[in-house]
Amino acid sequence: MTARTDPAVERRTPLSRDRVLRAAVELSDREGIDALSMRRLGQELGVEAMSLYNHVAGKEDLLDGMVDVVVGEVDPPSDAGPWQAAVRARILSARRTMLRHPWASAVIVGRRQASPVVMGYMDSMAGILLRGGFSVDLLHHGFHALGSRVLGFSQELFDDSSDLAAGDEMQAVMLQQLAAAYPNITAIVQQVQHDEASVVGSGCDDQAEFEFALDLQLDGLERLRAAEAAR
Amino acid sequence: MTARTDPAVERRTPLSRDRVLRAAVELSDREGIDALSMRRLGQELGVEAMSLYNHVAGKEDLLDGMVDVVVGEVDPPSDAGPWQAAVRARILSARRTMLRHPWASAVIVGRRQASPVVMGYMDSMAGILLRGGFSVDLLHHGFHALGSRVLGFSQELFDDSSDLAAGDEMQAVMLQQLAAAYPNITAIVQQVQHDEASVVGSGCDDQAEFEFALDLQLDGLERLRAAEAAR
DNA sequence: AAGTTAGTACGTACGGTGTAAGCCTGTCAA
DNA sequence: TTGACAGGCTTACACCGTACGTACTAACTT
Repeated sequence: MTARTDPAVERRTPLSRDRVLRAAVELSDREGIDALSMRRLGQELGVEAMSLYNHVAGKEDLLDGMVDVVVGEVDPPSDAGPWQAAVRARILSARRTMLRHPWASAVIVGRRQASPVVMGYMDSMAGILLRGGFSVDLLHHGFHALGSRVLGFSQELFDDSSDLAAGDEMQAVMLQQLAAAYPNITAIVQQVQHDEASVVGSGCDDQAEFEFALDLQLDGLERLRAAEAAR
Repeated sequence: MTARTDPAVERRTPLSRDRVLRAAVELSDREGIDALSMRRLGQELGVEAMSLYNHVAGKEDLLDGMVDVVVGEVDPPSDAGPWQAAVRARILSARRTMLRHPWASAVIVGRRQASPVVMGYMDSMAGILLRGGFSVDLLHHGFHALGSRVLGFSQELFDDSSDLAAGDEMQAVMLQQLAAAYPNITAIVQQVQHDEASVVGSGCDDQAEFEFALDLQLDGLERLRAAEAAR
């Protein structure tokens, strides 16, 4: 069974926590988080499932480690410039990371406790705000207000990427039915489709929407910070 | 095995989609979403797991139905008053609902597509904004900015409810270690603990934080709306 | 050189999951 | 009375995470 035809040559590169985590991230990127099982991951590494338990404590620990790998990919903060620019740049870097690993946001919100790596990320982000003149109190509020946005994702309630991927006629009929049930939302859909009729790809510009929401928050926080400083 | 000692009397009240969904919600409220399996739910209803499949298409459909039940519990919108008050009241009602069903937010964000009930909820919310003078475009942006907040929950990255539930001495030691690793975040924790030294319960006031973030968003949107109207 | 020990991979097994397929029975219309 | 049928039950399957015991390997000790 084992491939040790020539033990000196066909030596299997040994497992390690790092190799396990990387393989898990790579598998999830490629086939989605649902495809990630201990057996499947072992198979991916040419190893039995139980061997993985020598390097991760269990599936929970595996997921924790994967989150750390992903969060570790986010650019470190830059200390120069006003706080808004630094926060903005870092959050947008985080967003790019999350887009590379679409499963990550769901896994992150599913963790019970933030890992040291995530805590470190948060702390450095907090540092930017404090150096930018935030009171501890406002910093605290600000973190709550930003929510998961600090990690580069916003919570979308519906997946508008593939909302209406039918033919034009079909789409018109469906739209009419939709309009009867949800007149207001249909107005949005029609507007978006009209605006981007020339642009390739249906649906709205997620990147622009993310930045809009982010800037709305940052502006609001800056206003509060300035008011606090004036007092 | 079956309890049909007297078929005319011991008749089991028949299943129905509604009864299945209600039992699922009730079980999840009581023992958490992880306790919800088809077998366990059947057991709860005095029925075999496979019998449930006569009323729900599968577990996914079950979860969809449960979301509908929960969203259906949110108060309908009030048409009176300014848009901000109406939106605020509805979102806070949604939040109360989500607090009653702690599993719901995770399930909602896990759904692939919004169900008709959720769509209806969104649509009525959109209606409030449109009647409040929003352009379709700004409405669209606003929904993205609010994110999951429209459904009454914000995405918390860490669970600060039971963060530090150890003894005082232990806590002091841990805090010191924490301070070395995460100086900025520790500042927040200490401030919160100091502020609420007299108040029962550790951690911050989640309700206040939610409202802070919500109002920050609503104020920002109102500012944009007014600017748009002036143009 | 021989013996010991620690680490790591393997194999098996257990109890859980969702659900496909077929059976059995009570209810009701013709 | 008969037939259809809806809605329950039973069995079975493929998968999951992981506890446990075994066996091989490499390094260190004597």
